[in-house]
Amino acid sequence: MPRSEEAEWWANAVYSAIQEIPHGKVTSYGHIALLLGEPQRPRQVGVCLKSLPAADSGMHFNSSTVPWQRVINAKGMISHRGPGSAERQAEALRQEGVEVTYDSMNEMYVDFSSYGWFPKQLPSEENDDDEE
DNA sequence: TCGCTGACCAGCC
DNA sequence: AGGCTGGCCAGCG
Repeated sequence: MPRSEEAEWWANAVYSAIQEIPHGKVTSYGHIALLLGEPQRPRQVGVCLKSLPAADSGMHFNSSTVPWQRVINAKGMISHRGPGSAERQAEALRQEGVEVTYDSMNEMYVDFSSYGWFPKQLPSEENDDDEE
C-alpha cells in the first residue's frame, strides 16, 4: 500500500473519529489515536488537523464538517500553535457551551471531568477511584 | 506537584 | 537526501 494512500486513509479515519465527538464535549489527540487503534501516534492526529481543508474547499471533510475545536491535549489545555489560533478554538468551544478557563500562566483549559469524552477507557484508569 | 526529557513518525525545509 | 520540527504524551527526578 503506497504511503500516500495510507496517509489519506489515516486522515479520513481521524476526521471520522473526530466527528463522533458529541456537541459540547472535548477529547484529546491521544484518545483519537487510541480510538483508531494507533495509540502511539497522537502527533499524527495533530498533523491531520493542521491540514484540514477550509470550509469552502468543497472537500467532504473540512473545517465546518469536522469539529476540530473539540480536540485538545491530554492535560486539558488548548495548545497555542499560531498567533490567535488558541483564541479562535476557545471561542468555537464557548459557542457550543464549553467553559474555557485561564490558569495562572494565562493558558486556556477545559475541565475534562465536566466536558471530557473518553469512550475507550483504559483498564488501569478504571481502578482510579479519585476525582477532582 | 511540577518541570524537563525522550520517543514516536510524517511533513517540511 | 538528510536533518529538523511538530496542534503530543508518559516517565522520571
